[in-house]
Amino acid sequence: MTVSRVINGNPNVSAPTRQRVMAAIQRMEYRPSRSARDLSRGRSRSVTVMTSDTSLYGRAALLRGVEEAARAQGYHINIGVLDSPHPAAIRAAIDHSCDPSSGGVVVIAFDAAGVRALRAVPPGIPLVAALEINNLKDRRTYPSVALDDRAAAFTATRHLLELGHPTVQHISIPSSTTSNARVQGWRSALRAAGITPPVPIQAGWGPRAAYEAAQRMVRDREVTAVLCGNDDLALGVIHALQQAGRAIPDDVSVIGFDDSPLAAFYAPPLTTVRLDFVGLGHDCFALLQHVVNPHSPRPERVAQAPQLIVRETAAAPSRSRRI
Amino acid sequence: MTVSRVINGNPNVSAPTRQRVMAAIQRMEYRPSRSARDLSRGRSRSVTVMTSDTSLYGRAALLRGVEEAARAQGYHINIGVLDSPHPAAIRAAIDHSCDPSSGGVVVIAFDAAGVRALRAVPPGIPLVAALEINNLKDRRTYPSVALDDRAAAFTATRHLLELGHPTVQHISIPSSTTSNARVQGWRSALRAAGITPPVPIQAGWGPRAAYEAAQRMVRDREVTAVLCGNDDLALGVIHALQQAGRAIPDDVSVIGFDDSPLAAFYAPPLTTVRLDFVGLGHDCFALLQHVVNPHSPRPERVAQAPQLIVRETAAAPSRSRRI
DNA sequence: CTGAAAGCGCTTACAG
DNA sequence: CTGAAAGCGCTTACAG
Repeated sequence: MTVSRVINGNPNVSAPTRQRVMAAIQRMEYRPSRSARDLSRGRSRSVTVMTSDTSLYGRAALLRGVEEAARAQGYHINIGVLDSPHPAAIRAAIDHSCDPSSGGVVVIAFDAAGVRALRAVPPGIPLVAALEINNLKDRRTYPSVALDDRAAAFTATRHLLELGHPTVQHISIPSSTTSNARVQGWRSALRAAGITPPVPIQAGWGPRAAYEAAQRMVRDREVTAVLCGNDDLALGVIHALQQAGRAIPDDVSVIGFDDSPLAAFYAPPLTTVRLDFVGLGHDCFALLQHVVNPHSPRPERVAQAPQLIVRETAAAPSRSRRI
Repeated sequence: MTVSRVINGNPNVSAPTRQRVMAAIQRMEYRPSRSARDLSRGRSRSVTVMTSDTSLYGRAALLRGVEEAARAQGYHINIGVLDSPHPAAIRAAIDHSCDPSSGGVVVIAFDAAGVRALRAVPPGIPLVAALEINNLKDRRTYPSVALDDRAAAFTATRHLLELGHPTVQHISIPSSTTSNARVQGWRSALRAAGITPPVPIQAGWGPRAAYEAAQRMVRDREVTAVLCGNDDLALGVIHALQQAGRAIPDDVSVIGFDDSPLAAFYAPPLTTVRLDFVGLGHDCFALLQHVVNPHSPRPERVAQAPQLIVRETAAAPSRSRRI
């Protein structure tokens, strides 16, 4: 009835009737039913974001970004958690999350589970992906956004090289495809300086994995600089290093990735490269709106470029050590 | 039609027709519409969790717990973010999140915004709250779960006292009501030992707030032990302490709260008290199911009791210092 | 065991 | 500017 019009702000309602309707709504504490509205409109005003482990900083920040942007437009956020990269788990997550009348889905494809889920999303539902920048295949296939991790790693590595380190080791996060963008950037900075890249040490996502992966490297007195795949890994590496009696940054320099909220308070405060995941989340949502309504203007990207944040874990190699 | 029966696993379908239906579903990639199902059932199979800042460890872990439990039962999670404790913002969040046909809402009321939202939830929608244990008022009013923060703080404080510290300072997180449960536990441990509690230092939720709040305390050579409202605060306090030239734990002992994933890798590794937020999340969901269906057996609580995790930031006060 | 009918609470043309 | 009608895609009694 007319109620629908006033709730949806349709101008074709006279002031008096609008008043009466509003009053009635107040009085009976009427709340519209979301499912009924969604059903009749054929498309719901909620978007689901599919992601693995939401406690990792990057995912959490990106999720927050899309939530903020979505809420500003009156949209809701569902979360679809990817527990494992196994096909059965992926299918279950897809079945769970991909409603045909969904307002859209954004999948965070920073890891293997994410890209599998992305590729399993059934056609017909609005989709955007947050990708690793070097995932060319999916960038060609899906509307997507990405942060330039590769450039960021390049910059961080060059910073270490310019400080005078003969080479830089790398402890990496897992890759979403064949090769991690951060690994690529690190490698090319080394090559650009005429240095043969050592083999990167593959870790997981958390400090414990890094701590364990770094055990051997940490005893090698030749290593004076290490780039870590994220700030959590850096914490684990620093711990391993300190436990092995090596001082940061006097004996070895460490650089992280992300600039998580805790990084500035590590001991010593972590030199890292800031990644604007929240901005990227805003971009995800804006792009999703654009795919739903292709007539709308193509949204401007708001995510900031990666930025090296110089704090206290990277310094010139000490002379005494190098003798 | 019969399709509905096979999808919902109704046994009154013959094997052959079931086969045919399944085949058809496969062939046309049929996916049921969630909104239609929700509308006809009158209640949706998704629960929304309302919370402020999801990047804080406790909220994130609790959210993950309810997500896990919900997913196991085929439920979806919506998130309703509380940006500010202002009445207008609360109302907006409620309007946004409280659908009359919602499967229920769990509100994380660990702060003022949370308890306001809790109290603003309209009647008629299944509701459970995660509360501070000393929030008696709301515990009486709403089905709720809580972790025993007070006992945890008591234990941690007594640990410090038993180590030989003459007193313990406290840098606290904000309270959800008038007095924070962790503050209460700390205070009563002090009183039980015949010590007059100093005035606690009120900080925010993050390391920066703690760092700033601790500036004055840090220069006071009388302080030898401090209990922090959470692990992030502990990191900020340790940073302030170290910057002021005080060694941990030689000059001052520090204990945190939560046992976040990074705590074991702080330098030094943080002594803290582990809180089972994930388990609490499971309890939230189970209780919500019980609220929806009061005939179901009252669920057992799975959340573990708080547990002191002794690492390396708490030690006996050094004699030299005390002379 | 299977199908036809009504209804969930909205929205969207369509008449007045 | 306002109301009556049909329909969104399911589920739930109700007949066969």
